[in-house]
Amino acid sequence: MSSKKTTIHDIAEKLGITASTVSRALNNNPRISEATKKTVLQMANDLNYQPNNLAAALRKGKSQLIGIVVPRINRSFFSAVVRGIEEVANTLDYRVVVSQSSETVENEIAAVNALLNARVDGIIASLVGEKPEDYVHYENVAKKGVPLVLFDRTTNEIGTSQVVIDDYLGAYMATEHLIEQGCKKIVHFTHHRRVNIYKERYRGYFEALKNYDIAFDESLVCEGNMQLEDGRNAIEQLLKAGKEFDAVFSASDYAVMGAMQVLKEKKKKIPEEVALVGFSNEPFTSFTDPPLTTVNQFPIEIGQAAAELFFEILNSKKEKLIPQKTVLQPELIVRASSLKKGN
Amino acid sequence: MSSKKTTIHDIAEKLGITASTVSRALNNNPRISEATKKTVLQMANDLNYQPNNLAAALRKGKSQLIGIVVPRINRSFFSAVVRGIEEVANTLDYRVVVSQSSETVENEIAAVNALLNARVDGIIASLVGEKPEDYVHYENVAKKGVPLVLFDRTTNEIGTSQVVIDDYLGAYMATEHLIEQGCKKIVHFTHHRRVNIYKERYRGYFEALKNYDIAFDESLVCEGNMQLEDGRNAIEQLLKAGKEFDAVFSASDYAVMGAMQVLKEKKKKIPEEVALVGFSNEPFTSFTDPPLTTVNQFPIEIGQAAAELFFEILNSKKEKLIPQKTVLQPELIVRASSLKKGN
DNA sequence: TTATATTATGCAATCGATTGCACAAATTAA
DNA sequence: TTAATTTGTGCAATCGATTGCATAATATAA
Repeated sequence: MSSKKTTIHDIAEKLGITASTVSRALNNNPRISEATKKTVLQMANDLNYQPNNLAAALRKGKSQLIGIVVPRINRSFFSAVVRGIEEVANTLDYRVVVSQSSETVENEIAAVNALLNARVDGIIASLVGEKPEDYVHYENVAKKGVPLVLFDRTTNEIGTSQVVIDDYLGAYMATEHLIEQGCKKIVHFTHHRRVNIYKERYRGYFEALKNYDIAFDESLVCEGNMQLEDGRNAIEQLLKAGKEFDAVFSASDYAVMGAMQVLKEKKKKIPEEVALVGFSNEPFTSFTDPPLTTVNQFPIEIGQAAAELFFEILNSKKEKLIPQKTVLQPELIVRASSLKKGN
Repeated sequence: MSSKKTTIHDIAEKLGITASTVSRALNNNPRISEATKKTVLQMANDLNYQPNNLAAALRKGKSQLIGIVVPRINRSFFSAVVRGIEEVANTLDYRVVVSQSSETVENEIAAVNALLNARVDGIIASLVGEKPEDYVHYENVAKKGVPLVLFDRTTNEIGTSQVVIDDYLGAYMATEHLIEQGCKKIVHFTHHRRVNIYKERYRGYFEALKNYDIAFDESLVCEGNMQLEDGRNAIEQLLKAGKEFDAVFSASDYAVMGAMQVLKEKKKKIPEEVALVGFSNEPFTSFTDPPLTTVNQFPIEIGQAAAELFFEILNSKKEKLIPQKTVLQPELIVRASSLKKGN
């Protein structure tokens, strides 16, 4: 059954030529005559030859593999980014090796190390850590000269290329939209940890209020872990405290879903009494009742952009390449949860 | 900056020993003295040694890579399966290389070929094709002695191990549940193509009706592509035709969402007038209004089971291993869309 | 016709780690 | 004290493809 795998040497022997010639013929080297190429190709086919990339990779020092590290692959945002990366990689004959950090720095370090052992030609990742000491392994990657591109959760501390969306703009558009709908007391859900992306969204919210001369009320800003339960708790507390508000702009779709649930339980009308806007365009947002206004982050495009930056680095001969930062424009998707009838 | 990468030869030279000894020391070979191991480990650390798996893989004929082929990675079911596989693979020091077939046989063939070139130690895949001629590339994989495990969309035509859920049982439970809620005229949404999984779900529906002595009405079976629009169309047509029905069991969560939308537009009460049950436990099903009763396929567990079967094949010395089939039990998740108040 | 350039192929080293076999040194048995 | 083991390392081939350099064969220029 499983006869020994055929190699270029087998092909060479059958044809009475050397492996070098076979190798060159298969790689379409111009120094090989068309006639030879043809016979080699034919014989390769006849012998059911399957190239061994490991050998080529070892010799060339290039594995044609891209390592990807994400917190978890089964989160819609990340899986979509991976899809984007894979699509681009594919067209350039690259494969992607996917690792999950599961939100712990420890796993992340192990994953990066394993990818380096596998001799990936570079890494595309979204950070889990927040503190500088959580970046050292990535700093080492960059220092070793291994191409590194960060996306979404990035940092400027490591001098490496990044792909992000303009979180500030997305938040600004969302808040502005609520204001245009006539909302004046807008609650904001943000993350209790001061991560870039949430800071930026908070800033967008803040600036929009300011530009429209709406008083900023700190008691309307709720910090939490951005999960459904956090949204529920936040709204329940606001209601219990008798706080008045006519809208919620949440930095997460999950948290705002919690708000929606509580508001519906309390028979508040959405959007008439409270308008809702989330962030991320999670797949479920179009299926809620009412459908949820949210901000599209274009995850597939993020992946594509990351891959493109990656190959730019890879193909640059220069030792020191100036790190690039691709900033994608988010899009406000307006749905019924925030669209007042009158408008 | 990027000094030449250190190899075991560098370590050997520094220590005045040979690379063989270093290799054995690093692999914790019992024939190497503890003292030597210690100094080697120390020196490896000092020189910032990073093992090169490519070289080891080439020599050993094992890459420590598993190839995965899925229609699209950014579909919740598939990304969860990948997560399950990755988790198990990780603990055994394996990495996963993910490829997408994007639902075309052509891409699938290219993906499989690329994975074989990359010398993955085996492949875990979900098929896109339905016709036997669409399997040939996988048959070749199996024939070459490369471990192959199929999941979800599988076939018995290739003598290879598989992981599936008991679709029949899932559908039976769903239908039975509706009957227990007092439903007598149950619509069924199924796929227009006669793929295994949909056939089985149809059968579960059919048998449940039969066992409860409920007349089977073929006009209540709607074929389509299982997307939201198909569900909308199906329900609209049934209503237009004046068909009576008190429940919908859909083989897809998306299609039943379409039904929910139309029913709500027509002011039908869910579940009082029409109870709804979907299939797959898509993440959005818990966020709909009312939340959707559905069948959990345990995708992460499918991935884990597939990985376990994979390693079983890999570690079996026997030339011919009898293909195994792991069948997971689905779970009916009852939510408000089908739960009548009275019960 | 001879010198030069061009074309097509071969030679042999190389990428980095692994491993069967050989062998010296240390230990134990006789 | 000598023979038989055991222990710890070294030697060198190997995995399969690539590639700089040489070289033979052919074509072109002088």
